[in-house]
Amino acid sequence: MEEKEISQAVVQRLPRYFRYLDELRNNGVERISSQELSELMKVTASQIRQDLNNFGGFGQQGYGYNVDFLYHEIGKILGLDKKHHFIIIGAGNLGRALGNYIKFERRGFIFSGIFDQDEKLVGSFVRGLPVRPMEELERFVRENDIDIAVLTIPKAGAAEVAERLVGSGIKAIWNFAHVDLNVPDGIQVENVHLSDSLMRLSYNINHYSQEKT
Amino acid sequence: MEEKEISQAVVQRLPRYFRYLDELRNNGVERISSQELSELMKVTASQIRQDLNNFGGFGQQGYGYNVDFLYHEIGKILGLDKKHHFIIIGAGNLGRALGNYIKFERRGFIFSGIFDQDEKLVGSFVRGLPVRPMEELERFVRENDIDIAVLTIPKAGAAEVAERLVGSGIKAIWNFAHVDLNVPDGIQVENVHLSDSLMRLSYNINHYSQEKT
DNA sequence: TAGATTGTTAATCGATTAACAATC
DNA sequence: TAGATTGTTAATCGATTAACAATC
Repeated sequence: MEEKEISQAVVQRLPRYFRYLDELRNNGVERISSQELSELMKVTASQIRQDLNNFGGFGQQGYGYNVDFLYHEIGKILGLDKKHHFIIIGAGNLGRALGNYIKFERRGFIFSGIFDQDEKLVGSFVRGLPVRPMEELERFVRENDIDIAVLTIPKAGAAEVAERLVGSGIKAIWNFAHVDLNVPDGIQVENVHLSDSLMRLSYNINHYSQEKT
Repeated sequence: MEEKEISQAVVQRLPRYFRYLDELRNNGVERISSQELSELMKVTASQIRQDLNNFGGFGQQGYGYNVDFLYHEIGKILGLDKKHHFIIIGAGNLGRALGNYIKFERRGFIFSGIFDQDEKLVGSFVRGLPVRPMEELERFVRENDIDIAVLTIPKAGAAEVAERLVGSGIKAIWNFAHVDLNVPDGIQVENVHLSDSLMRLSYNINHYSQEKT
């Protein structure tokens, strides 16, 4: 499918370029050089040019890059020109918060369903959608062309649910459970381990903070 | 303050070691070799030994590592033996979800306050704590020895709030706003850009998913 | 055209892996 | 002691930065 393997270090940075270009564009900036963008983003101009040239020559010598054009190109590279349907497994606080997050829709991510094993939650609504019982999971995924499952359940149940999702043909899992999932090749997993993130913050506080006098 | 600069690549991995050691320990495993751990975590044994030796010799030749001892040592390195008080700025869905997240307490992160600029939210409660108006921010941070501010507000207000936090002597910001913050050296920032994460997932779906036949 | 800035090759830097002597 | 496995040095690999020819 792909001509060249792009390193995940580059993929990691793409959304950040997208974010800055969106901002520039909203501010009516028409063109930008790698030098100017590098100052804004605090990275090297070299890195910007290298990163972009993984996907093609989007700039023009002597001119720089057209902001709007580059914005749309990166959007396409990220697959944001396509719609992605997602469901949320786990209607707890975090699951409901993500379901209510309307900004995802603007990037083509469509909130299509939410599930929970707790009978007391089943039937309640999150942004207009009913919380469904876990028994309906496989069928729902198949019949509604779901691409992404958002896992906001305790780690104990995560492995089993992941397996069921893979069995129903899900393409990707956005994993908020505090455990690493084991899925077959070709199924994409993106982890958001919040407590790992908080621990890193703790490390940096304890090792790099200026002591107050 | 520090003897040696530890690369952020290593810091990034520390919480994951901590997570696996916790698991092993809960399963009653007493000792483990870098080889065994490497198979479990799917990294090289070399990397594990290199990473750990940044902080000292925790193992013993011919034996391996004592799980419980290593767990506690990494905990100390991460600063989890100390208490950290945090406040949440932004009592929307995400802010409230994080406030209700009791697991953080187990690692020494104490939910100490929550703020919002919306008058309608002020006075409502999140896990027993009242939502406070933004005017009280600086004073509260100073008087309650707050280390960490969790930013769950729209990007428009983020820069201003960050500045106020820095002015009140906050040590660290856990940033969920979709914008990069500009803070002085010595103030730690850990970003959780959820939409960036979702876009990476989208990229990988579109570039690496097995096509279904 | 001359000046600016890209696209791309080459050089450097840092992180990962391999290897092995030290040692429990 | 012999076997196992660490701690650590050396080799490799990949990512970042610098440099510059191509070209708008």
